[in-house]
Parts: sequence; C-alpha cells; structure tokens
Amino acid sequence: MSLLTPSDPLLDGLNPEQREAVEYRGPALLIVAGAGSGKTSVLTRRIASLIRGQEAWPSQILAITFTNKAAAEMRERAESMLGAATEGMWISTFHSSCVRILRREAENFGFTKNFTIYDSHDSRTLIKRIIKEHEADTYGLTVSGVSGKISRLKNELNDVESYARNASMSDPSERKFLEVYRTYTRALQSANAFDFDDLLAQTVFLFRAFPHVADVYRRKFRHILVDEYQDTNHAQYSLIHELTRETEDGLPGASLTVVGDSDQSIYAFRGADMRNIGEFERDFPGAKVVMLEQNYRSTQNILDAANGVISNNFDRKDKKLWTSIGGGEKIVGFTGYSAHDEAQFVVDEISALRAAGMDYNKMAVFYRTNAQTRALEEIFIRSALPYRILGGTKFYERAEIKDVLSYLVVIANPADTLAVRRILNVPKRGIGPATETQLQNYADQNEISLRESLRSADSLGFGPKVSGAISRLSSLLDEATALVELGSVGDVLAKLLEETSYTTLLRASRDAQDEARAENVDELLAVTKEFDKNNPDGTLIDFLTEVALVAAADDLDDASGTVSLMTLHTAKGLEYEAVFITGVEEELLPHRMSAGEPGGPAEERRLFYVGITRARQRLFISLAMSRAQFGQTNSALPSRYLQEIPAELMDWRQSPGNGAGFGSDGRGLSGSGRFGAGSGGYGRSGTSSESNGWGTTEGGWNSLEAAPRPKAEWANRITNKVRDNGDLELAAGDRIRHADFGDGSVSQVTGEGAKRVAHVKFDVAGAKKLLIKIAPIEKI
DNA sequence: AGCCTCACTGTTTTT
DNA sequence: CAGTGAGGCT
Repeated sequence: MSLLTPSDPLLDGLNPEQREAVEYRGPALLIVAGAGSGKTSVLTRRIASLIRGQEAWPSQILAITFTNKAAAEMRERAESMLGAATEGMWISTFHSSCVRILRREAENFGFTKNFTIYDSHDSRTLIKRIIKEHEADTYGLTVSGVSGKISRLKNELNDVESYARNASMSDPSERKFLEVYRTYTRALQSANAFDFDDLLAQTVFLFRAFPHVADVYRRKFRHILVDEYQDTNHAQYSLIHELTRETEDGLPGASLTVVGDSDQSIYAFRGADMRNIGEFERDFPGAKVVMLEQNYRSTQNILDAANGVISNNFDRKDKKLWTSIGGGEKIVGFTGYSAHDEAQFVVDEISALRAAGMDYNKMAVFYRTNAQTRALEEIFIRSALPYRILGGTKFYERAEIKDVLSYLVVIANPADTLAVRRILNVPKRGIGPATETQLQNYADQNEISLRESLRSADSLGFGPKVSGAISRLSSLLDEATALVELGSVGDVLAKLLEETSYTTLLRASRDAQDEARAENVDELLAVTKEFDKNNPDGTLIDFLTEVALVAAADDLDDASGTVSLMTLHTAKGLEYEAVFITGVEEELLPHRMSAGEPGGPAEERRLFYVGITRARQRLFISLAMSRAQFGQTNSALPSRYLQEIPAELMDWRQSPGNGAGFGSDGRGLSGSGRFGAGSGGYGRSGTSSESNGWGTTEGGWNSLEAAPRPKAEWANRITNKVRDNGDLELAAGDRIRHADFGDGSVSQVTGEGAKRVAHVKFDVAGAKKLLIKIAPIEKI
C-alpha cells in the first residue's frame, strides 16, 4: 500500500474523494470527474504517489491523453513533483503512443519504421484520386462520403476484409466502395503510410495478430491511466483492453485508471462512445468508482447555469457540481443585431475587464464553428486588442508548408508516392501531368516506386528538357538524403530550399500573398532549427512525426498577453477567468448538421455545457439576430439551450426576448451600433406555420419584419417544427399569399434547391426576396 | 506545359 | 465564401 503519510504534500489540500482517487490501489479505477473537479491534479498526484511509493518504475507508467497540450501539462506537473524521476514515462496522446509502438514494430507486418503519417487532407487527396481512377463518382461516391465511411470503419476496427464479408454485394455502389476502400488500403501500404485512424486500428491489429508483441507492452506498462475516457472510440477502447490483458504466461493485466465525465463527451462524430465509460464497471468487474463533484473552478452562478443546461439531457447519471466559492456575478447575456455587433459587444466587455485589471490571457472567446472567427477578428483588429486564434487553418495545412514538408517526407520515406507527386512539379520545373502519368506507368510496369522511376528518366524517351528536370530532381533528393546522415533537419531543409529556390521564387512573384507564403516557409525553417536545438538526437522521422501530430490547442504558449479565440471543442480541458460563448443560436448551437444525427442535440448541449464550465469568474453569452453564412445573410433564433439557464442567473444587456425588432429598411449597423430598445420582436410568435418569416428585402438586408404582437419570451419555443416548403414550385407570374406581406405576384425565381429565392412584388408591401423553402407563403 | 477565367459546390466539431 | 475543376488560350 501507499507509503504516504497524511501530511505528505502529495495529499495536501485534497478532499476525501480526491484523496481516495490518488491512494486507491487495485486493478481498475474509474474516476468520474465533473468539470473543474481537479482531475488533472488527481491524476498527476496518483502517478507521483506510485513512483514515490516505489510501486512502479517510471517506465512502467503509460498515461494517455487526447491532446498534446494535455499531455504536456501533465508531464510538466509530474516533473515539478518528481523531477527527473519522470524519465522514461510515457505521457502522450493515443496517437503518439501508437506511432511509437508502430515504429518499433512496423517490420512485423509489411511496413518500415520510417512510415509516413497521412493527415485527413492527405487521405482525401488519395481518395479523390482513387475515386477518379475507378470512376466511382458515377456510383454516387463522393470524397467526403468515402473518407468519412472509411474513417468510421477503421474506428470500428473493420478492415477491408472484414468489411467485404459483411457488405451487401448486390448493391453496386457498395461494391464500388469496397473497391475504393481496398485500393486505398493497398495504396497506403505501398506508400508505407498510415492515416490517422490507422495509427490506432493498426496497433490493435498488430497486438491481436502478434500476441508476443503485445505481451512486450503488457509486461512493460503496469499502470495505465487514461484521461477523457468518455471520448474514446472503439479502437481506443480496444487498445486499452489489449494492453491491460493478462500476458500469455499469466502475468496479470496492468492496473487501469480512467478519468472521465460523460457530460463532456463531445466527440461522437469521430466515433467516441460514451458507453465506454458507462459500462466500465461491467468491463472491469470489481472496479472501484470515485466521484469528484466538488468544483474548484467556477462560481456557483456559473455552475447553476451549467447544471441547469445539462440536466436536460436525460440518459445521464445525475450529478451536480457544487462549489464553496460563492455565487459570484451574474451571467451577462447579449443579443447583437449582427455578428459584427455581437463581436463589438465582446470587445467592449473585454476592454472593460482589462480596465478592471484582468489580463488578456485570462479571457477567451468560444464559438461553434471556425467560420465565426471572421467577424470577431475584424472587430478585434479594429479595436487593436491582442488576440490569438487556436486551431483554425493550421500552419501545417498551408499549401506551401505541405509542399516543403513533402520534400522531407520523400527523403525520409521514398515509397510515399503521394509526397513524390506533390513535389514533382513544385516549384514548376516542366514536369506536367502527362509526364507524371508516364513515370507512374513505368513504375507500375517494373514494380518499382515512383521515386525509383525518376532515376530512369533518360531511358523513357522524354525530351531533353523534361528528362533533365527529372534527373536534377532525383539527384537533389539523393544529395539531401545523404545529408540526413550528417546534418540536422534544419540543414537538410535549408539545402532543399536553396537548391529548389522555393522561397526565392515566391519572393519574385508579383502575387502579394506569395510574400506571406515565403515567410511561412522561413518560419518552418525556424521550427526545424528549434527542433534540432531541443532534440539533439532527433531524427528527420521524429520531426515529421511531431509535425503530423500537432493539434489545434497544442502550439499555445499562453504566457503572452493575448485573448484566446477557439472553438468549443478546442476549449475542452482549458479554463479562463472570463469566458465568452458566442453564436448561441439555433442552427449554430445546436448546429444544423447535428439535427439529423441521433443524439445530436444532446451532444450539442454537452458542448454548450463544456463551454460554460470553462469559466472561473465571469461568463458572457451572446448571439446575433442575423448572421452571414456562405455569402448570404440569414436571420437566426436564440438557441433552445438559453432557456435552460435559470433566468435569475442572467443579466441580459440586450435580450433576445424583448430586444427591438428592426425594420425591413435594414438600418442597424450604421446607426447606434446596437439596435435600440423597442417593442416587437426578434423571432416570432404565434403558430409554427407562420414563424420564421425570413424575408429578404430588395435592399439586400435580410431581416425579420417587426412583429408587433404578443409573444412568448423565447421566440424559439414555438419553432420546433421548421416550416419547409421545399417542394413548392413557383414561376414568374404566379400569385402567392404571404403571412405578413399579403398577396403579391412572383416576378422571378433564382437559385437552386434549398436556396431558391422568389422575387415577389407584393401588392402593398412592395418588392421582396423570399427564400421559398422557409417563407410563410402559399400559392393562390 | 502553364496560365487564365468561369462556374460550381458544399456549407461542423478534430487526433 | 473558398476551394476546385473544366475549358480555352498562349
């Protein structure tokens, strides 16, 4: 048992439950940790107590998180408790743990240890090519459809052959899909590459196919700790199971600790299954369960709001967060006229908080979709507030960065055809599609890689210009490869940039954006040098692995004084003194795409809950009445989740219920900035059939007509059924009747499908544009 | 081969 | 809106 005494600093300040979570010893422990209940602290102290009590060597500990950031934080905390005694511990994400294992074991199953990792963009590119080659698009297969399906299959551990056994071969599109899946799998194999999902799935397959290999790791890891267990998908779950199994010669399985909170499960879309945590006790009979419900982060008001919201999810174990911190300030609500107006509110409040002494890096702004950053950014820039965006279009996804990285990939893994193709004609060197196809054919016929075929340029009958270009590329790659042995990653990259003139050419371009691209490439060069400095023994492969696995929240050093902007997903696991949740509207939160998915609205509610519980002191919730999306402005309704926050907790500066209506003349932004008080309404009342009168005036402003009639406080209460005229056929000359505008005649119909717009001349109300699908109209 | 323009399309969250 | 693909021109 533990050698710790009650006064040991490891147990200092812990409540009885936390303490039990640190001290319990047994084969399986589930820590149900509500938001802000100190789970990271408990987890690290648990690790520390295992080491201090000499119950385990550091190398016997495997701690798994979902993000590198969480892993880094845990490592840091463990180091501050244990110092050098953390050496040899595996504290890393699922994905990087798997890469580590796969690199060691790749030779067992037809890969080499310098395999490439394909991000989702790479796999889409590959899938796109395969769909084209197999003319699979004529069977209705799309790139996103196929890549989504393959990803789901892999997360469920269905490889091609197991899928083939179960698929219905009578369906031609199924057959075609199988063909694509099979080709894709072979392409990955021959490119010596794994996609993201493979990293997990292949590790599981490896363990299952080679029990003696699995045993090596089972013997090694005696204590396995998993964070955010509610977000594990089937592959991750199986991986944990494989690792905690008894070895062939009877060594009992490792002790397993999982931490999670089903209320914070927000990754169902990538296969996460809450049941993994719900059924933990069934999976591990005799498991100990510890509940952490005391919250050390937020004020009671914030927790009450969070509890109010989450209690609307039914299939959950009831648990209530509580705190001894006290009530705190009310939650501030604001309804903007537009996304810009909303952003202005955010900026104003941030300035006020700053003036009151709060540092910018203690504040964060959350949103549901990355697209929402646009308006926020504009206003932040205009107001000269320092901010940083976490996630979004990632540095490593930029075309110029991928180009340059592809050179490094080709050097590390010449089998990677995708990477070879990417650099073949970048920068332009006269190797076009025709040449590429010929090279590929030659490679296929001789069963060599595309990279190898470059060496035979002279004998392929190309013109002198083309074959010269190919030979030069080939020898450049050879030279750089030779340099890998001697030089650092930075040296190799510098040489490649020098020889290809990549940045020089960008700088010579007259496209202004190319200068920015050149700077990005310079930054990448700086990154490699930084890597060389921090990892004197680091290899090119190590560098590429690190780069492939960085995530949105990872590159954040929040020491600097900036406000952080991020999606609600990225926000998980973080906390801030002041939190702004923006865009709390129907169609956005819950997102329209979630409506059709089973459990969608409940998951969106959890997302909102995650956002709320990030806040320590102050919480601001805002929405906009209209929002531009896909170049069009649409009106929006308050999110259904707003009414789940007890009204007395909120202080509405500008409420969705009694906010002013605004006229169809479209004033608003220019005037007072915020629309003034007034009656009438945002949103509508009455029966569902006349709700949602999205009209578009000829002036271009999309607006809701003021609705000077009694209404429920929450306009969206009555919109559970959205009007849908999807099938309504209209043509010029038709007479229609609108719920508000009366009768009119159609002058023109534009757009397609759901975006069909009728241009209508109303007899009294004048000319309007109406979205046919949802306008309250009927043909007469 | 390489450049241009035009039209079209999907339109969430991420390791 | 943004990223892509086709088609036409040099």
